Amino acid sequence: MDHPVRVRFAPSPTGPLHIGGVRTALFNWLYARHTGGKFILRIEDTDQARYVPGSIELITDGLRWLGLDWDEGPEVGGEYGPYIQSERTALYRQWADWLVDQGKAYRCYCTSERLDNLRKSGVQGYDLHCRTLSTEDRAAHEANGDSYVIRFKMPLDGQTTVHDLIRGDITVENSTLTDLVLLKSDGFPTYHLANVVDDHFMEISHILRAEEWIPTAPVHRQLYDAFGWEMPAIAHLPVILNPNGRGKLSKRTVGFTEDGRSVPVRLNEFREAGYLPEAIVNFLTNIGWSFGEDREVFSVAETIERFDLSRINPAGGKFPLEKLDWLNGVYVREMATDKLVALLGERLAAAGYRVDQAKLVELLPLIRPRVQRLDDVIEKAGFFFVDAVHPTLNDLIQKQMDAADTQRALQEAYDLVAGTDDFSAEGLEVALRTLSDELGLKTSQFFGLLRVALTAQQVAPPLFETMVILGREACLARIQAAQALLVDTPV
RNA sequence: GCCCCAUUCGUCUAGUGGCCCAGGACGUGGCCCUCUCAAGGCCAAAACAGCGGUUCGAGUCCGCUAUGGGGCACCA
Repeated sequence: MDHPVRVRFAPSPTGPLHIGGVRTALFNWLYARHTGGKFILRIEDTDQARYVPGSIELITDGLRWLGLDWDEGPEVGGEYGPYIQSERTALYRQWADWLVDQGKAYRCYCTSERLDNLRKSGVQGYDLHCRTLSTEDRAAHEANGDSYVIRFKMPLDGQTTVHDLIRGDITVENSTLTDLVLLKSDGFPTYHLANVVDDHFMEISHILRAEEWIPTAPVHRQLYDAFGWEMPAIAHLPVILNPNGRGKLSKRTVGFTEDGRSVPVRLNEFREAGYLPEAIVNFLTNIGWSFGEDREVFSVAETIERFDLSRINPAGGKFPLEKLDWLNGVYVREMATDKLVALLGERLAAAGYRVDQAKLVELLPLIRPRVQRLDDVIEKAGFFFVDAVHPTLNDLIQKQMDAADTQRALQEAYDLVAGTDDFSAEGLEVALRTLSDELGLKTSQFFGLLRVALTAQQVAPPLFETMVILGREACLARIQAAQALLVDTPV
């Protein structure tokens, strides 16, 4: 039992990685890195019907983006390859045939129509029809060239127990197990066969997979026993549930929170929404596992040092999206300036803004605590990178003010901004506060109308710093534009 | 329907029989700061699903019930 640790993540190439799969990959990776073992990526593409071209690239790109590197697998190779199941079909066939030769499996000639009818009549599993075929009937089918599948002979009585590293023993009555298909009529293996054969020949030491696989664990135990192979240690990770409490998130295309907000499910959706890989990793680590010491925020290095199976919580949980938002904000606040500038610059550029890098560096302190997801930069700083803004009259005119008051205040502000010698945040603040008093306005009114004039937003970063970064000319132009708006619009 | 897994604040979790009239975090509410919004600081409300056992003692062990989830394919 003291094999070197070799764990694997074995997704099917049916599209982009979903967040549940990412969490499974992450835990496997953490376990490998913690133990100094190997993390293997294996592609389980045995269902030709569900194969989506390009999926493998999507999966590898996603893992790399998160920083989950694999020691063996597609693109990196390894001694146990190939790591794509469709390239290993001869192996599966060989071992399926071996089981038939040993009398532990059999050819089943049942048509899909017969199987459908069986299911419709309420039969669970397979009715063992071909298990008990006479030698003559079998020969007849062969002579006829009938297509067949290979089914496993499940024990009819007794019990099967599998030890789960985080749940303890799981025991089922063998009578509830069925003669599952190992090799399909198209010559491809089913998940069960391919998985067991590969885990054995790739010398996988620990299987860490999602909870939804628990029912197949006893089935796989039987398969290992039939082959006479040692079964890897196994642990089933809790599933991540949809926040609205209906079903697991992993399988859904869209999840929803209680207030109806849609929850991203695929990894690329998180990426597009402006979540950082570091935040996603930290976040996912906190679902079903906890760092301890009452800590919620920790680095990957710290996690690797501490990660172990004994701290895994067996209960499934809902996806706490709000916590991800918060955590992403934490990482945004801690990120190195040049890196953050690059990321935010990309977002702005993608949204069509002409980004001035130097200006972005300058204004970063203003928006950093206000950005949670990278996309927020557009709302917080977009107005810095346009030639003109377009406030509405309604936003411009503050509470308890009319157009004439507003016009006068703007004119005074214009004169001040145009004439002041001290165009610094401190200087502007002192001068504008004084002016606000002289005009008999509350600062919330005066600063509010200036904010709208300069940014076309009611909510924006601090006013005076904003003015400095905007520059005197831009400020004057925008104040003038606001004045023009007041004149041009009939009251 | 059958089988399996789980069950601590709204949510993610700590808790491995006495340190728990249950700790942290997100979220929520209040206060402070304040030119708006954040960030930050302080404070507050908020949970051991229920019932039986075992034990001197149970959130922690056992059973039943309830609830949630998963699985019952020539899909993984």
